Amino acid sequence: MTDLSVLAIFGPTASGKSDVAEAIADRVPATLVSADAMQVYRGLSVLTNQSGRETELVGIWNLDHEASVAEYAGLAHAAVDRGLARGLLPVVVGGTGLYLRAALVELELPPQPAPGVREQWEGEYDRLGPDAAHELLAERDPAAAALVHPNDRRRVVRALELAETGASLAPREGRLWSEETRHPTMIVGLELPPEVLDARIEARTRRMFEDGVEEEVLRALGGPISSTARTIHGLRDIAELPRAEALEALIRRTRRYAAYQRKWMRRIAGLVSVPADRPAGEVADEILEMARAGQRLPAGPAG
RNA sequence: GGCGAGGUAGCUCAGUCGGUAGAGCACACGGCUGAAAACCGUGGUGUCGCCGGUUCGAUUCCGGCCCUCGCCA
Repeated sequence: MTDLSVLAIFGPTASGKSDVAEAIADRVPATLVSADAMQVYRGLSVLTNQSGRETELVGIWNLDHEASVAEYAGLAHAAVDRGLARGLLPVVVGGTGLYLRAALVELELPPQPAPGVREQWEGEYDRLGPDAAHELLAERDPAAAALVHPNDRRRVVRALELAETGASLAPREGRLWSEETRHPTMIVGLELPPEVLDARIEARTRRMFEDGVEEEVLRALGGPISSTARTIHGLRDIAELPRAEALEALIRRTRRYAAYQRKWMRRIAGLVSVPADRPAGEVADEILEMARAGQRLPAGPAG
């Protein structure tokens, strides 16, 4: 037997995470939980690559909903615990590094800003300029100031709004991925040769257009849309560019995103790489074999 | 065939009154604690079309050639 109770599958976009997760669910009693900051939205299933299979935390919010890791984390913890209570293996399938982490550990995020406070500090930042705003932060919260670059408007503003309430952007202890997971967890990273991944991304993006992304995007843009949903790759390209250029732009964006996810793979403590350039069933078998062997790496700090 | 414009980084282009060159995008690497498909930082990757001439020195000036685009035949 093994002490493993949660399985997490990470990897770049188009690496076949969903297929592998579904193959695992075909083999053992499992519940699939998505860790993807964009698949949480309803109404762009083609553009955000939502699979047909029943997966928790996919399509849960309307496009006008402002997303936040903290809200996602609460829902993810509940979904994982619900699965465990029913005797199922929770399989957390992630594309978004921060969301995967949020699903697996306690984040202890500092509080949300009071209404209007963020806008006020954004105004201050713009009025003072990056350097003066950063100096102001250094006076109020030196530890936080040491962590953020003056040009990082988003984080300087966030640190200032927290300092005002007596909280701090600087973590009390530890850094990303250094804390224990909530449950014994095996984290698997799917690995593919770059050329194979590139080819898959291109093929999948072409298929999106055949599957009607353009109509889907126009429909989505017809209604209210939050600032977080607005950043979904391809939304603007498809709305503003001729088809051929939009296709090209979306392929390029998706490749860049895959590189960003590969960065996350390197940084996730205890992640076990598994070659994934083969049928999903084979990958699933290998992962389950590793899980049965109790080959779980500690969830502590990275080696 | 004639006239005109042009050939510089992976792409689009700037520049050097002669001292071997730099922006944006792309790419690579790093950071990230309630926006993460977001945000921020660092890095220039090059037969300056080819051959010759002038010169201490040519990507730059001169001559020839090749190629691309446009207009006219």
